[in-house]
Amino acid sequence: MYDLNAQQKKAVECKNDLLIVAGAGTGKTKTIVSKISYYIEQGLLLPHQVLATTFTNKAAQEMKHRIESNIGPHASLIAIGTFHKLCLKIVQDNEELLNMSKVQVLPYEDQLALLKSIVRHMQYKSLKPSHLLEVLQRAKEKDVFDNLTVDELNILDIYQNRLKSMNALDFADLLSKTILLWENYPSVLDRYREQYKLICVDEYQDINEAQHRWIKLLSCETNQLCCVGDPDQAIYSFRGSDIKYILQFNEEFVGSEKIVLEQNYRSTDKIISSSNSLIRYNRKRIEKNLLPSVFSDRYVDVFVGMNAKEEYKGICDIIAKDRLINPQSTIAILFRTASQINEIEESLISANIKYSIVGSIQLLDRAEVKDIISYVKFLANPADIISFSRLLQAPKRGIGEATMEKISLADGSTVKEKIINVKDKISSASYEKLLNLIGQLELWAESKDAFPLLMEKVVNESGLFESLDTNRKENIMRWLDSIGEFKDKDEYINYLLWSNIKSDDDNNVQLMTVHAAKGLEFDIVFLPGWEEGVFPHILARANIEEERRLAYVALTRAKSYAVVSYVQSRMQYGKYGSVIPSRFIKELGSQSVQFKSFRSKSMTGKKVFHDLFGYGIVEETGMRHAQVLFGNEKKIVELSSISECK
DNA sequence: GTTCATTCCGTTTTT
DNA sequence: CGGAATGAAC
Repeated sequence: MYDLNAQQKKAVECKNDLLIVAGAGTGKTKTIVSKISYYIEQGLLLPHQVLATTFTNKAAQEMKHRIESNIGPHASLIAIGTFHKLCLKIVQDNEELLNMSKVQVLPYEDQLALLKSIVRHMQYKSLKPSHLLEVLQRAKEKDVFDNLTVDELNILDIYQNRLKSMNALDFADLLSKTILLWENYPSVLDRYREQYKLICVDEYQDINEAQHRWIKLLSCETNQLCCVGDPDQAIYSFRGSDIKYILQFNEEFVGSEKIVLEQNYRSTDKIISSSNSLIRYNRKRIEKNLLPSVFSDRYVDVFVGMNAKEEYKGICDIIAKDRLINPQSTIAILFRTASQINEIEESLISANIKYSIVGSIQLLDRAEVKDIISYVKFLANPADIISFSRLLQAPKRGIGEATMEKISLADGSTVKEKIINVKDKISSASYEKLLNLIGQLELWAESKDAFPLLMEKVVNESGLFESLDTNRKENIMRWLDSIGEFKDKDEYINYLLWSNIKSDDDNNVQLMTVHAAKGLEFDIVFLPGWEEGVFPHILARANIEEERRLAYVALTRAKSYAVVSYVQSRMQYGKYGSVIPSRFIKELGSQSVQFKSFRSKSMTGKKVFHDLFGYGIVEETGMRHAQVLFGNEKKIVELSSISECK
């Protein structure tokens, strides 16, 4: 039966509500996939009676593929997706009841742009939009507005109204609208309850209040719930996720069972042993131990470098060496923060190592690409004033913020209507320019050209291309190349919304944040920047246990080799500052870890400093330790405990 | 109203 | 250091 171990098999066959506590690499996805496939193959359920939520769209895709390879093409009838995507479908199917039409989702950048324009106009200048957005989103997710200030409530009100006039929902609305629908229309809820006989929830440790309510509403006597998660991998509390839901599962769902998967099939014993050692430092946790199935002589390496340049070069050297021996191995470099990712690019380029950046960064985040995308969005939706205000500035047309603000405050649903209604309040020259532009946009919107060809025209005829420098022109060309496969603008917009950028080549070194690496695995994983303040991050002081879980997630991504590194001096804000190694390094234990230095030269004869013993001269250097003469006293100390002096 | 130069200021994670 | 806000000059 799908080649499962005893515990996994028990989970697959279980007919009650079930919580699977699945440690990293214990075959969590395999178990869900097997369970769904088993129910369908046994004729116990039809594909459309199964609903499965995943954490990312990528995970949904993967799950779909794997079920398909078990049961064949009718797997496509299973409802698999993120909460947000499933909710969007439900909202769209019930638009009349919710008093909406042609609903669209407002992506993050547009939410921010909208807030910015509200804040500026309302003279709440002291409030920072990005911070404000976070506060509002969190309040909406938790459905608790008590601790918002009067100003914030005021802004939220305007924000919601503006969303409504655009027929748009933000991410939090998707869930709350669905909950609203189910709570107000029990007959609708009953329909969903009857349809979905098996409900699977992946990454249950990272659900929030709204998602919890959603699950509670949908689950009932006549259907079966199967939740999978690992409390040690909860890393999204900043988004309102709460570990308490997984901890209380069995009390909450009466008659439910629990199965714990501890047998790890992913990583070597050395990686498992240091991961176990690390996570044991958390106090709030269910005792659980990963058991290795792969044994190896290769230790987890902890490297120290003098500075970031040496660290990144050291990483590149190791990669280059490995590429000669194992050209097929998958390699990732995982960072605590997204901004660290760009720092290593230079080293990778000069070492001639191909890489891909995974996440929302890259081409789509470049300003000029966002500009051209705002044209696409506006062509698809003439009421999209946010896209309009962006494309109005690309290229510059001599119409600025003041005019734009008047337009956005005017009556009318489409931008054209607004412009016509604001005619008297703006200069006649601006008015004429605006109408011309709208006219041109309408022509493009009605054009019968294929989408890529149309966009090429837009790029040229709008004057956008001409206004850019060479570098930016290249990015636009790359973007045009990338849209070749799309039939029309709607298909492309849909793609933008739901697909994480596919890494173009699995053989490239993958660069991403630890958060983005959740659920993935690689043969070799590099973890740079393990320093106090960076990882654990200085702003996460109050939540060290979550940072430690994050470190645990990072380490357990590695199959055969993990390299942790830190530096003695790191540049921040244009200045070098000295650095303390991350507490997580010593928490890896010493049993499965080797301490090394990126410095190729031996330290013999060098003057060094030790925290306890002070200054000394190195007499001999080993792999992990050095013999140092402190005054008259010879001591053996760990390489990581000494630093070289100039 | 727009553009360019100068000053200021902050450290995170994302469907 | 680098992005965002501010202010001065067309």
